[in-house]
Amino acid sequence: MSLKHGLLGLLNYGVMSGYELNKAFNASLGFFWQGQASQIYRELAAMERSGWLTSERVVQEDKPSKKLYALTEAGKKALAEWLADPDGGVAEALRVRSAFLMRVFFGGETPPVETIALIRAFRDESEKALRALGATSASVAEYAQTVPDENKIKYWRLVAKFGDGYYRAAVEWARKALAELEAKL
Amino acid sequence: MSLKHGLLGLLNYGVMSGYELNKAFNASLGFFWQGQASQIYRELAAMERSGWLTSERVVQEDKPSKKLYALTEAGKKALAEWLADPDGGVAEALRVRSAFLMRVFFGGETPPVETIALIRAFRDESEKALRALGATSASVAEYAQTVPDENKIKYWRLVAKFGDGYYRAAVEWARKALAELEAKL
DNA sequence: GTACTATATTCTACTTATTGAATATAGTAC
DNA sequence: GTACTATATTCAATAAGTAGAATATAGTAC
Repeated sequence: MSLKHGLLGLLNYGVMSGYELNKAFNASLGFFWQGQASQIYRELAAMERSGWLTSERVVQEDKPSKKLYALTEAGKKALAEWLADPDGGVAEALRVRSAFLMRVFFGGETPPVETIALIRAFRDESEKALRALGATSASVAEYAQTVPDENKIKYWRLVAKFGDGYYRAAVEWARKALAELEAKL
Repeated sequence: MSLKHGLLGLLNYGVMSGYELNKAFNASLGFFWQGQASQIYRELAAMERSGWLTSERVVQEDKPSKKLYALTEAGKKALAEWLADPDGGVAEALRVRSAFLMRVFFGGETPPVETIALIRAFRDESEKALRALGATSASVAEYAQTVPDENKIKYWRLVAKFGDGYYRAAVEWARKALAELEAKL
């Protein structure tokens, strides 16, 4: 489970509330890990019980009170151990889990137009995702100019490039698949 | 949840036991959906309770008895509805969930050699997956010659091509990432 | 004053997935 | 006869994720 480690990694940059963590998570790690806000709060509570975090209630004047979480030594150790794991979820990273591909697999059981419509929707979504990622990369590049911590940003860019390659492969696949299926209509 | 629909789709080709379904599932749908044998048995029991399947105990002479599952009318209807769903998990299909990418994201927190080792392992796994998929495609091509149900096989090939594109993108990304990181050592 | 948005957190119910052990029969290899 | 593999199914414990409601404060728009 990596939601906890993502949260540890973000808290390593500084103290944050659950609400802030949720936003930071979606903005940075959201491309390759998604979590409901409720799950993030739940994990934070569990990690505090495990002694990885401490929390401090902060009363605000113009907004509701918030709970700031901070890493403990045990939390830093847990993060360091996860970072040092030589396996690092490599095998799992190649696994695809896609109801969409399962649907395409059974395409022979439906009229071709239905599968074509589905792949068109997939192509459109892939193109949208590619454009959205371009916007994210642009904001990273902008951020890189103001806070030139090249050591961190280098890896952020690598992850964004993975997304770029993945979405491009998806778009290309969908276009070829459609060309093939539409030709036989 | 698509484990059930994958099982429905396979049972639509003919009656099978949980054991046979498990093997058939891994051999065909295994690329884009993975399930433990125990979960497959559990789903089958749940689907029988839902009235989608019936089961019949078959005593075998040289092997333990098995339970053959068959689609009911309600099961066929459930499969047809899933196949006809115009959404078909398209948005979900673009979602990436990867602890590996999260680890790369935080690469700046560790010595570069560790992240390099991790990406090398990823590259090796991706190349292995690409070769394994080539073997699968070859067996599909072979199968296509003996049972030329071109209508079904067309879609199987499409799914395999998606895997091919995905793994190629992964290998290419890893190679470029390594070239970049290794140059700065 | 009504609706809406943003901030901030908690909780419940449910579903889905992982892990591994337990149980049982029969054939093959050494 | 011992170990191993293949066939075949079941169960229990746990972990993780989904979905959405509930609660509360404060600012903005109309």
